[in-house]
Amino acid sequence: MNPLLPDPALPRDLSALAALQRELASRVIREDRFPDPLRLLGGLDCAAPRRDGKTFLVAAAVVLRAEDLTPVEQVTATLPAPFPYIPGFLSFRELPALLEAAGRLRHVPDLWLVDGAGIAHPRRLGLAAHFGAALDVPSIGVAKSRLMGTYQEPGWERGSASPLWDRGEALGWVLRSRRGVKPLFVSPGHRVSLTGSLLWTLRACGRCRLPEPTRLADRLSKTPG
DNA sequence: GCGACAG
DNA sequence: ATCTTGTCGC
Repeated sequence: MNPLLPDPALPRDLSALAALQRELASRVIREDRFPDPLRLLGGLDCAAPRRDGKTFLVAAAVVLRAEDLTPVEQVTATLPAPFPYIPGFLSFRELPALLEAAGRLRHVPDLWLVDGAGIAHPRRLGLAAHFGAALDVPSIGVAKSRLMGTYQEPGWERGSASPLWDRGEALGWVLRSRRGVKPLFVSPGHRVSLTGSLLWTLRACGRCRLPEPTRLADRLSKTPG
């Protein structure tokens, strides 16, 4: 492709999408509003394999028993990637595939853990928050790296966490899910509080760095069939 | 203008 | 995210 010309596959107007993000973000509920006790946990993630020079998005949705983190169901959905990754606009690229996968599940999770940011986003609407707001379901964003925000390095022990700040607002946590590993960037999505996002993410962590819902979805997205 | 930047 | 060999640790 001619590098001097704009990519026709790119969104027409990013400022319009940004405005939509602000609008949806204003509807995001930052309080715990989900069943207690929690029965089922959902996990979502996407892989982006290239076939014949074209990029596809393989979304994976999994369901686990909250009680013991036992796998209950898992499905996938593959769609053509609409446009390249653009920092701050990831949800417009991956949400369609994630919604398709989530819709194929027979079980309905009480709380979703999504690989990506929650409200710890420039316009407070990361992938997890967008997903939750779109379906009005409880969600938490569990990212493997930082999108934005400042923080102090958390302690070395499992469970050690530091607030993630932006413009004088605590939007999430930098969590050491396992002793000595690279920390996770956790933030509330929809219908989950700041403390709730931290507690439930840590509770969903088994023996690995990533919480089980996200870890299983990640593995499935990279190994469909 | 320059650097940063989920997946 | 993907590309990609060997390598360190439980």
